[in-house]
Amino acid sequence: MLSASSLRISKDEFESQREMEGLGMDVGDHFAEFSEGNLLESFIDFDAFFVGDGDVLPELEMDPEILAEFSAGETMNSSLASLDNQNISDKATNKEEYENKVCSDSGSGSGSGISDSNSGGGGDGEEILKQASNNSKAKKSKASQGKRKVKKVDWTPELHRRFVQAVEQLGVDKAVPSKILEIMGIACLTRHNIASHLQKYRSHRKHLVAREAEAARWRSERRERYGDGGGGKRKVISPWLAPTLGYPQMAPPPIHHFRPLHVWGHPPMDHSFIPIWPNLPHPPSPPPPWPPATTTPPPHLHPSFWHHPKDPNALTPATGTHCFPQPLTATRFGSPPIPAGIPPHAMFKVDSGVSLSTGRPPLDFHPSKESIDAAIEDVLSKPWLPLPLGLKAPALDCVLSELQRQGIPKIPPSSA
DNA sequence: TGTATAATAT
DNA sequence: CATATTATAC
Repeated sequence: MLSASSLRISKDEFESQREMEGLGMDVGDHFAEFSEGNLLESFIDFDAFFVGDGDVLPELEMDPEILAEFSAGETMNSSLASLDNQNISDKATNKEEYENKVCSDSGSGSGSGISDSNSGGGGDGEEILKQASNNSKAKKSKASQGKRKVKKVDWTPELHRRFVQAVEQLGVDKAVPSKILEIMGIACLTRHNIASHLQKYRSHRKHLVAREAEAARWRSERRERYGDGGGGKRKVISPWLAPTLGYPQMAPPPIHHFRPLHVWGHPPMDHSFIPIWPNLPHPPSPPPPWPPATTTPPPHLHPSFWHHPKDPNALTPATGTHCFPQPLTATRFGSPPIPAGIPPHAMFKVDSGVSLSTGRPPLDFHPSKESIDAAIEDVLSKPWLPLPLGLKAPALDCVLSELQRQGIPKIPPSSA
C-alpha cells in the first residue's frame, strides 16, 4: 500500500477522472479466495488519495429540501462553483470532512453552509462539506413542464468513501441503508439515497467478483496446462495452440501483472505510480510473430485513415496511447482454453469507456491507457470469446495494437 | 429492504 | 443516441 502522504492528484486529473467514480473501497479482504495472481492484488489504498491533502473538495448535492425552495438555484450554484474552485486552488493543508449539519441547515439560500472544521485527527479527520447543485443547469425545459427538478445526490469521492467505510464497518452483508446512513451521519442524505447507492455498489461489486473469479479460473487452468512459467514444464499442448504463431515459445501474456480494471467504488489511479505500459519503441524487440506478414490492412483501417499523416504520434503518452490500427482479422488472443459452460455466442465487449459502435474516425481520439488496458484484460481473460468484428472504433484498434505490441499471440481462426 | 424501472444527465 | 447514474415505484 502506498502511503497517504506521498499521494496526490491534481485537480485536473481528478476532475477528468471523477466520472469514473473512484474511491477507496478496500476490497482486498473480500477477495482472499482469489489471492493468487489476483487482479485485485494491486489495489492501492485509495483512501490515501483523499485523506492526504484537501486537494479536492467534492461537491455534495444540495439538500433536497433546500433545493426545493429554490425555483431556480442557478445563482447560488454559480457562486458555489466559483467558491469551490477557490478552495481547490488554495486548499489549506488541513483535512477536510463533510459536515452533516450543513446539509440539514435550514439557513435559506445562499448560505447553504460551507463550514470548516479542522483537527489533527487521523483517518476520519475533518472535512468540509460543501453543497452545490450538480444539475446546475437545471433544465428549465423540464422544470417548465411543471415537474419539479429532481434532486440528485452527487456521490462525490469523499461521500462515497464514507459510504464504503460505513458498509465495511457494518459488514457487507449486514449493511442496510438505514444503518449505513446512521454511520455516515450525513443528514442531507435519505435512506433512499443510500439504498440506491448501495444497489449500485452491490451490483458493481458482484460483477467484479464474477469477473475476477472467471479470470482466476482461467489463470489456474492455463498454468495447469502450460506450467507456471518459471518451471517451464509444458504440458499438453492443446490443438488451440498454433505452432505457426509460436505461442509456446513466447512469453506468456503478462496477465499476472495486469492491474485491475477500474472498479466502481475505487478512485482513479495515479499513473505515475502505476506504469503499465512503458513507452517502448514500437514495435518492441524481438517483434512478435504477429500479425502474419500476409495481412494487409484495408484502406479504411490503415493508420493514415485514423491519424493525421502529419502527426502520426499525435497521441500524448501521458494521456493516451498510440493507436496503430490493425486489420480486424484477429478474433481471439492469448492461450485458448475453452471453459465449459461458456456460451459460444457470448460476445466480448470492449469496455473502453467509449462507444465502439460509432466507428467514427476521430483524429483526436485519445483512449486512455486505463481504458485500453482494461479492454485488453478483458480479451485475455476471455480468449475464447471472439472480438466483435463489426466494431472498428479506434479504441478497438488500439486494443489490437497493444495486444500485438505486447507480443500476445492471436488465435488463428482455424483453431476455432 | 431489495429490486426493477423510470427519469435524467453526460 | 447510448450509456451511466440516481430517483422512485413496487
